[in-house]
Amino acid sequence: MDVVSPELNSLLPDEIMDTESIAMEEELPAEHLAAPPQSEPEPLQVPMETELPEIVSLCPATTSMKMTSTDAQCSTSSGTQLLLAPSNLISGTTTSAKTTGPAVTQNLPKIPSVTVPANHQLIINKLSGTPAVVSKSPGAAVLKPEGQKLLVAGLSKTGQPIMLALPHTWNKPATTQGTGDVKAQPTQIKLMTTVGKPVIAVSSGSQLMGSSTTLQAQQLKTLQFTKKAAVSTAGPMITKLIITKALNNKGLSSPASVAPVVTGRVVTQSTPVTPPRNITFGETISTVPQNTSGNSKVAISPLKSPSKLTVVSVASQSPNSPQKSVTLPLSVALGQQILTVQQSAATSPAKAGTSQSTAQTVKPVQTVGGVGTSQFKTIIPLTTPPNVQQIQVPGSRFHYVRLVTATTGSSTAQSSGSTNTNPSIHPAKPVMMNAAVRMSVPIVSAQTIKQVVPKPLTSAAQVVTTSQTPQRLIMPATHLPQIQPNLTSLPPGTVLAPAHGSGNMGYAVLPAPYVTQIPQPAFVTLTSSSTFSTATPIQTQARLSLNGLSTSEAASRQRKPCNCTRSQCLKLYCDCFANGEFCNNCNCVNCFNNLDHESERLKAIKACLDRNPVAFKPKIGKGKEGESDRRHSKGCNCKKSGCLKNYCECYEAKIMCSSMCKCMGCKNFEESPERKTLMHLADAAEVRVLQQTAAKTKLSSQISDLLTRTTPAITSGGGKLLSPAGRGELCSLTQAQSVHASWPSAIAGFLRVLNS
DNA sequence: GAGTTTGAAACT
DNA sequence: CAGTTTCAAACTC
Repeated sequence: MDVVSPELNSLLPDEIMDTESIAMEEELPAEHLAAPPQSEPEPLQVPMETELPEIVSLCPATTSMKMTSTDAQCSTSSGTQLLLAPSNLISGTTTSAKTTGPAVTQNLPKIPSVTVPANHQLIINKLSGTPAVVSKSPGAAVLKPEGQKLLVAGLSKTGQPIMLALPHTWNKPATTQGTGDVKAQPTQIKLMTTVGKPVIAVSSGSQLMGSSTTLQAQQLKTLQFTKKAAVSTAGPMITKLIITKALNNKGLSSPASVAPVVTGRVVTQSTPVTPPRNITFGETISTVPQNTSGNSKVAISPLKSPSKLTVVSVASQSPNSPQKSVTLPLSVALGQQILTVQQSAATSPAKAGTSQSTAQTVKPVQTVGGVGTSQFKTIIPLTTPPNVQQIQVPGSRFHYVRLVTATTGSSTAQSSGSTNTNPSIHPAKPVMMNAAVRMSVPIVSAQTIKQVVPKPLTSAAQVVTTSQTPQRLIMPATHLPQIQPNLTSLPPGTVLAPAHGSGNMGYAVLPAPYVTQIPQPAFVTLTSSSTFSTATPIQTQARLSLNGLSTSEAASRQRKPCNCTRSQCLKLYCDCFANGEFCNNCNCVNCFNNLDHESERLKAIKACLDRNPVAFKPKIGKGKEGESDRRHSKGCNCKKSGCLKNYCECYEAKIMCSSMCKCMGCKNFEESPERKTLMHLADAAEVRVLQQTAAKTKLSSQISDLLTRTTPAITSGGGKLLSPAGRGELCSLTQAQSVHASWPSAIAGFLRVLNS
């Protein structure tokens, strides 16, 4: 199954401008860039408050890029394409590009108007360590409205096109092309170079302000160059490109992190030779490393946008073949669906340094916010291993990884030899990439990918091997046919690996843990290569924690260890197994739920599926309109607990029992006084916990501060120099913790009273 | 921490 | 499908 249907692919522009030229511009002195190459009136920087939609074309007018007159997009040889469909909700986008005039480049003659609100700024950040977002080689970033979408296409040296698609709701200003107004509307694009990676940040509104502030604080260099491009149908367009270079990389992780959730899917594919790219759309900052030669397209649909998801096929294409993007209906309640498909060559070095910005190192997480809305399989790129894709299966909260064999189409992007000191952007060469993505299926939910400490793989089938960190899929491809038919029922994290020599046809089913067990470097690459900060604070926090901790640690902390003794952790009794995860840091005995017992595990999975085809599907389905509609798929069968204890799966899931349940003496219904009381107690306990946590944090900081100030004394005094106040807080904390610990028993006592 | 209770999963 | 057994988590002491 293809991620993007041919029809959808046809929608994508055939050509994408190469952004390398932009990169060159970055390095140029700011004043250098500031001067518009041409005598045309210098475009004004678009005020943030302006709502004029603008089309930004980074494609140099002089470039020889092939461009179809009808196709607004510029294609690059092997670029990454980023499609962004910003919504008003994307506060994080600071797209500054604004065109006050008919800002359509030659390449975008038919672009009617750009609906990008003036207050949105597109920020492209480049980390110094990594290839510039805009490479020196001729390249171009193009913001163009496609239909009602604004597409920003950029190519790095490696030829990764970047496209941004704006939501239909963004109406281009009347002043845009077609009007032929003498006054051209300048479009501004901020390219920020940070120490780490190239980043494209799209934020909107106030967040833009915040990001700007951050940048200023960081002593960003701002390079502005105005490019004048003749619009076939409209008057001259002036595009103003601002490239800012941050002296430090803090900007990336800066406050911008407040950015709103970006909904969309990201499909990235890197060519074998190209280094993994990092794409992050975060609430605060989105980064898209464009240096990678592979093609990557990212589609982000704004929350407020008409629930549309833009899916871009990564498939390589013949030079003339147009790249295609499709906008699909997407429910984005919470927002964010990210479809990421990345294919990187084994030789492509995983890029470290992703940790520079925590936001960027977020593990690729796919969250299908929508409840009951159409959902799609999420494909998460495995950075290092070529042809490895993680797939979110519909109805399954598990992650699947599929290895895809990329077609042999030449994808190497070539940087044009032309050197540009001129702000003008050079056209990128046509990209030839073969699409490796085949699956686009609605999914119920997505889960974050956990990384587990890799275990040595002994299986004969080694699917993926990367130069830096070999990744191996353990399952024999031959086992796949048995399970694959029921893909949706596969256990979480099942990995689909192509059989040797079978190209894309073979699949191996592996548990999610296999994915997570990919060596750390690979994980880093993965996260860095394509990360979207899906905007929810929780997710952001999760990412941060991941950054702070080893992935294995983070994963292990997310789940309670099992204590299985007799099931070998190969039955659904085991929560780890039931969740499609490998046991990690568990207390189980004789555990077979690991890579050392692949065959047994597979058999067990198959047996479970034989008994229950949906055994690995989440029991708690998502309701139509939020949690209130969540219900247990099977219902509980409680008899003695009154469905008010965690024995009850409904209660445990914090949902009410439904008609599906066959419970006796159920008290877990809306009007149940017992339930209400219990909920109140639980809420109170939760609040208490939060307060205590906050207090603990505060105390810790105080202690730390105190230690810092009293280091000498502490060294000699054995750390007993806490001030009375400090000791008092510690005492209070201890007491609070004690109280907290007593809550469960208190609630239990209350329940006993109720029951009596 | 040991023992009990509970209900889902597995089995017949 | 119903009844029974197994199992591990939840719970109690």
